[in-house]
Amino acid sequence: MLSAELPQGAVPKLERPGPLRERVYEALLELITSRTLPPGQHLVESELAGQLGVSRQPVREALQRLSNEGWVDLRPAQGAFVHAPTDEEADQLLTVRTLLEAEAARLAAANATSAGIRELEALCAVGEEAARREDVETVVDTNAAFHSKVMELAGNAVLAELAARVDQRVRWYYTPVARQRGARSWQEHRELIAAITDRDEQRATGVMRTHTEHTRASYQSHSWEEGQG
Amino acid sequence: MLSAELPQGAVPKLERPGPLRERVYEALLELITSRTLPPGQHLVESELAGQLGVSRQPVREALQRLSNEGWVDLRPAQGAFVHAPTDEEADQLLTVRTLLEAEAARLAAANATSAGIRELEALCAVGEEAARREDVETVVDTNAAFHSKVMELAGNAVLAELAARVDQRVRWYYTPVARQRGARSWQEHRELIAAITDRDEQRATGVMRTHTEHTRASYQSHSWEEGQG
DNA sequence: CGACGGTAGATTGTCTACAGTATGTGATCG
DNA sequence: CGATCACATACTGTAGACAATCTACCGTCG
Repeated sequence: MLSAELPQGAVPKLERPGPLRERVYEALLELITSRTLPPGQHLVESELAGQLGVSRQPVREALQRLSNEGWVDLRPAQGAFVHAPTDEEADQLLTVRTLLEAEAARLAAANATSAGIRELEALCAVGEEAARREDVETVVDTNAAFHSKVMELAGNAVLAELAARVDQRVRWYYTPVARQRGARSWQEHRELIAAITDRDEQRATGVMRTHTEHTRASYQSHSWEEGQG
Repeated sequence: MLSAELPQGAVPKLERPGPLRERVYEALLELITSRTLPPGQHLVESELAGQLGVSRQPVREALQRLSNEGWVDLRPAQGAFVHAPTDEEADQLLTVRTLLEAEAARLAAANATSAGIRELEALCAVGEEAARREDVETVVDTNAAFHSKVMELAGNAVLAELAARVDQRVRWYYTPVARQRGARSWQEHRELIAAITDRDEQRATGVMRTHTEHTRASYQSHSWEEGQG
């Protein structure tokens, strides 16, 4: 028992450096998602180690984690290569994403609290406002936050983790197409909130499915345009 | 170009030992799923290294992969502990499993070839026969093969990989309850085959959903009995 | 008698060194 | 001139060693 009850979050947690492999992992993931390291790039352990100022071991461990999560391919006795997704794989990822998001919407309809719904509405307002200002960065961030919130309201941590991984991969593959679906997307978000508020699992699933399929269509049409170059 | 066309599979692939971390990973996974290493067990790198006759490094790498896949918890500067799932987590895993299997059934209905359907029927026959003989091991293996085949026919590698991971975790958590749903389960498999043959995605989804939910109910009722001890 | 501080043991995190293997290049032979 | 073989190179795979950190126990003080 503590002698004094501390206010929640009062302790600054005093920034621990944390394991090196973690920081290396994050650094490499940033380099990959930002396309500084393009798909197919050969990643040499000693080079990365030198550039990051650490030994090879943390780099190895980070690379293996990246391999497990599908960011790099680890060919035996040859090294790590940034994964180059095929169109087929990208399509499969989108299918799975749709599936997971739709289920999250269903569970959110079943479990969401009214406080959670208010948070969704708040995010929606922010997103709509940013869309009006054509503030792309805020739109993208808020969109991610909205979907993340729906996932949180679903209350299924396993589902959330899978979805997070799949989402990040999808975003990576389609980042070259700087998509922007404007106001229509947020209108669909509003419909989703309505379905969740009504506790209508079927409708929530359907709305989310339609929504992510629209996003898919948007992605792929842009992808085709890019593909011509 | 090769001077002589070799018959497919004629080359024995001359058993490569493969990376040590891989073999260590498989060994540890076997020890965990077989409950030789019980949940909560503290895994000490140097001990495992000694017992397996290798250095600490391959053990470390295997442990980190196991951590990424949810088999062990890796507490910083303290070591690895076999993951101890909560009832809530197990339930969430079952939910996700149902979702993934149902989608696989839908895709299989959309994409299965008639050859694939015949393979499903063959597996079904084997399973039914084993069920009659009350050959539990064969029943379990064939059941896994059946679901794996459905997943293969779905033709979505991303989905298949996620499902494989989730399935293995589910089986691990519920292995203490040696379940056995007998003939009823195979009847449901037959219904699934019929739906796939008819290319009826809706029905295939529904049948698989019902099927896995039955399995869930079976699991949980046994789990409750166990829980009394 | 309870709480605090110090010390010892053990374990992880990281670095360096060595061995094994695949790749690319150049010389040699048909 | 083309193909093949041998060599050199570079990188990964593994092992061993050192430093940092956490846990547990014990003695001491209030």
